[in-house]
Amino acid sequence: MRVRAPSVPFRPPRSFSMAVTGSVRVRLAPSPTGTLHIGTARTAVFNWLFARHHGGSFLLRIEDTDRERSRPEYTDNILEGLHWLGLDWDGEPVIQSERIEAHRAAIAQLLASGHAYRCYANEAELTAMRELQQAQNRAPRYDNRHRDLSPEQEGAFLAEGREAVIRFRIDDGAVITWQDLVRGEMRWAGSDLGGDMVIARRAPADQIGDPLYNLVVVVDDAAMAISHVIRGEDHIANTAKQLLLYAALGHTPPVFAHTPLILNQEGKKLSKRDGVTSISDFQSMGYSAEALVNYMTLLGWSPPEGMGERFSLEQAAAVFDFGRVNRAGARFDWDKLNWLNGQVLHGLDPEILRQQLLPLWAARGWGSDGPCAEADWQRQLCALLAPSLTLLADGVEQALPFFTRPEPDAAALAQLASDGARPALAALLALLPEDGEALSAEQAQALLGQAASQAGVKKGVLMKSLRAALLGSLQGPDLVTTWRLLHPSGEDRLRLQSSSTVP
RNA sequence: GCCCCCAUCGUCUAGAGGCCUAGGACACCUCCUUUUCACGGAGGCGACAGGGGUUCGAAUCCCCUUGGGGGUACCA
Repeated sequence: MRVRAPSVPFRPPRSFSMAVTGSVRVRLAPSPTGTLHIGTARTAVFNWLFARHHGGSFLLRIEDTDRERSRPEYTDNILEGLHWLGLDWDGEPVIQSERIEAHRAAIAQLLASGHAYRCYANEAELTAMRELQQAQNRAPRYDNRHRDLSPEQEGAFLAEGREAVIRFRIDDGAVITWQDLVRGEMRWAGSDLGGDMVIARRAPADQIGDPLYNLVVVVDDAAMAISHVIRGEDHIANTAKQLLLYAALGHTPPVFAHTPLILNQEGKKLSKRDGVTSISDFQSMGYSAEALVNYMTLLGWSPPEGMGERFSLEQAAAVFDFGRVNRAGARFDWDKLNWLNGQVLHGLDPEILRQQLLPLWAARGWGSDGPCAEADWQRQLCALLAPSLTLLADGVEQALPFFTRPEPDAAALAQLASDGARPALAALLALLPEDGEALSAEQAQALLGQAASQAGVKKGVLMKSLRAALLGSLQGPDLVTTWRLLHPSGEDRLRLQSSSTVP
C-alpha cells in the first residue's frame, strides 16, 4: 500500500473489501408518500450492490411516520417495484410506525440525560423570530431560547397551558466529522445546524409527541444494527445531526456513503414534476428491469476497465465498490436508457420475447386463433422483429401488419401506382404456390426472379411493390421473411390480389 | 442570505503527477452491409470552466474566481 502524506485528502481506496470489517448490513428506508421513485431505486441499487458484494444483508424499512401523507398502496408499489427490478431484500420489511415505543423511549432517555428539553415556543413566536432573522439578513435558525429554562419560567408556560415540542441540544461549538465512503473527510460545525433540533412534535407538556425523522432513523438504524448508511447527498446535513444523536444515545454510528443525485435535463434534482420518474411508469412504458437497473447503476458508478457497460446486477455486485462512485450529480439521459433497453431486447431469445409480447398482443385481440396462434409462427415473428425493437411496446406496433391487414400509406400507394408495379404483382400472384404450405427462402427468391422477368420489370421494382402490397409501407423488416410468414395463412395471396388490381 | 458539496466531449464517464496527441459509451455525421427501415460493422465530430501557484513535469496537488447543485421544517 502506498504511503501518503497526511495533507493528502482522503481518497476512498480502490477496493473496500479490506476496509469493511464485520458483517455488512445496509438498508433502504423509503417513505410511502409516493410511488417508487427512480432516485430511491438507484439508492436501492447501490445498497443492494454493496450488500451482495460483501455477502451482507440488504434490509428494508418503511418510514411511514408521516401519517398525513403515507398510504399503504404506496408501500405496495415500492415493494413491487423493488421486486420487479430484482433487488431482493432480506427478511421482512420493518414498519417504522410500529416502533414508536422504542422511539419514545429514546426520547425519554435523552430527556433524562439532559440532551433534550421541552421548548414551549409557539408557532407565532417562531415565525416572528425567523422574520426578524431574515430582515437582518441572517440565517434562519432556532435561537435556543428555551434551552435552559428555570423551573419558574417553565412553570409559567405550564400555567398558561402551553404545549411543547422536544428539542435536542446542539452545541454551536461542536465539530462533527466523519469519513464518507464517497466524499472522504466530511466536517460540519454545530453552529450551522440551525439550532437545537425538534425530535418530537408538539404535545401536552407531560407527554412525548410524535417522534421525528432524524431521531427515529438513528434509533431504528441502531436497532437494526445497520453497518453502512448509503443514501443520496441531499442527506448530508442530516448525517451531521444524526451523528450527534448516536453519541447522545450511546450508539456506535454506522459508516456513511453519500451518493450523487440523479439530475433532470436542467441539472436539478430529479423530482416528480419531471414527468416519468416512477419505476412503475418505466415498467408500463415497456422498459425492461434489466436495462433500467443497468442504467441506474451507470448513473454515478463506472465499471472497472474492460467490463463494458452492459452487465447484470450480479456481475456488477461482484466488482462494486465506492471507490468507483462519482461525486458529481448525473443527468438522466433517455437516449442511453433507450439504447440499453434495445440491447436487452435484441439479445432476447425469441421464445422469451414471445412470452413477453403475448399479453400485449392479446390486449389487441391478436394471436389467439388461426395460423397466427401457432407458437412456432409467433417465434419466427419475434426473431424477425427483435433487432428493431427499442421498447417492448414496439413489438406491438411492428407486429401490426402481421396480425391485421394494413392500410397502405401514401408512399405505398404511390409505389403500387408506379409503372410496372401491378403487372409484376399480378405475375407473382399467378405463380404463387398453394396456401398452407411452407415457402422456402430459395423458393421465394426464385419466384421473385421469375415474376419480374415475366412482367418485364427489374427485380427491385417487384421487391418494392411487394413490400408495399404486403406491409402497406415501404419500410419494414426483411421482405422475404415477411412474405414467408404471411404465406401459410394465404394472407399474401389476399394482399397481392387487392394490390395488383386497380381500385 | 448562510452552510455544505461538486466541476473532463452535448450526455454518462475513464483518469490517483510523466502511461494523455486525454480513453470508452450514448447521441450526432459519413461509409459498408441490407434491393427498404432498423440491427450489425468501420470511421468521423467532440472536453480537462478561468486565473494563479507547487513541480523538471499538472486533467490530476494547493489557492482564488466563476458556474452548477444540495441543504437550511413541529416532511422524510
